[in-house]
Amino acid sequence: MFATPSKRSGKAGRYHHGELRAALVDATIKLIAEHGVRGFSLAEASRRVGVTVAAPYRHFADRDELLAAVAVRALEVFVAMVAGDTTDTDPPAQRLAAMTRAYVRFAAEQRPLFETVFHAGLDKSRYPDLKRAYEPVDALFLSAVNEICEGDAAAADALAAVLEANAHGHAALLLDGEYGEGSDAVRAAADQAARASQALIDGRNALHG
Amino acid sequence: MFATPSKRSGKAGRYHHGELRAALVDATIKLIAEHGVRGFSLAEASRRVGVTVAAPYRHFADRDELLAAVAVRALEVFVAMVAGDTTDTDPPAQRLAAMTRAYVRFAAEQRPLFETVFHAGLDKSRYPDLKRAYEPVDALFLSAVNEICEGDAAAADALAAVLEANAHGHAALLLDGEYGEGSDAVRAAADQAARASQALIDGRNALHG
DNA sequence: GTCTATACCCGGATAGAC
DNA sequence: GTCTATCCGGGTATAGAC
Repeated sequence: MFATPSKRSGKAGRYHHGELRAALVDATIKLIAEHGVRGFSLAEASRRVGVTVAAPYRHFADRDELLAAVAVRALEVFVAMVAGDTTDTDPPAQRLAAMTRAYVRFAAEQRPLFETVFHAGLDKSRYPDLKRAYEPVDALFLSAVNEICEGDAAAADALAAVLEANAHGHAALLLDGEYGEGSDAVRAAADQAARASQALIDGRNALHG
Repeated sequence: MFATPSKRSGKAGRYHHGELRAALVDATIKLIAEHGVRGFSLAEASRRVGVTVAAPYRHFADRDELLAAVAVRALEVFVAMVAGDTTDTDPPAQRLAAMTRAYVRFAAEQRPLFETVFHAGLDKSRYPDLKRAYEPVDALFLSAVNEICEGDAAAADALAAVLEANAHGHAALLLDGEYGEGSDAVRAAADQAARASQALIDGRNALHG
């Protein structure tokens, strides 16, 4: 249509060769940040990177496979954030509160990543990498909880599960706007979630059914 | 294309006149049940009902307005379910456990409705009906919690908020497959959420920040 | 490993007839 | 209040050239 259509046409056409896979993952993250998971399309990601819509199919079987790759990277960031805020010397309850806070903050500060993991509707049985990438989260909670429920593995499992559900619930409702918008809302939700984690620890005797 | 294309062509073409709005809401719910919120389209809903794609625009300004109508109906069912499982004579902690259970069961048994409310990405400022339709949920939790935190309104607000987040977290993780699939998973998630609500009540002293 | 080109299907939305 | 017809845009995916 146009004369000499450069392969670098478009503002973001800085991609050259050899890293298309990674470049697509990056572009997808930005795309989801702007238009949400629903608004993502393989076609637009291709345009952003500066390749044609056919190129991605050398690296991903289909659209969902790219989304799954994004979700795996998202979980790496998630795990780093949940793990990073704590030091092993802190008492376990304090570490769990910090992890809960980090969980909620991740949802707010990395909303596109959070949504890709939890709202993209990816078939987990099709992407076992996804399940594996989530396991460290369980492990982190369990490790701290085990110091509280010494010896009682069943009690530890139960407590860890409700602590994760507590963090997740606060994160989800925060993104849904239940706590308002802005950084005040994030702080409020994170604080409340952290306090709730302490309440769950204190009241953990009620978890035995 | 075909001779005498009846206005009732198609398997589901039982719609006649005068209730297109309601018929579209019904069809949308079924559609979301089959293809998820993401897979919904106004066009297919129209086909199901047996009208052309133009007809809905007499009743809804656009696609999102139909989704919002579905969400409002969903919240009515939600409220009925959360309220319905309790009797006022039960002690408040028991009612809160039942409400929590109902919250989780609603997510599982009415998954399309739950997803429409929480995952459709509707702009709540554009649909004030949505916010209003959710208020009874808060009111139900608060009413039971007030019997526990007699007099202390701030404590009641905090406890109600974490109880709702607890229920929501379990519901969301259940739909995400964290508790497995099937009715066993639903029961497990609901039981765990109910026990966690008791733990939160027992440990509520930690909620004061 | 990427491009060109294309086939194919779908959705949202509107104008104008009835 | 619904239909017919249509415009317009967009996405997925593939074949074949380079």
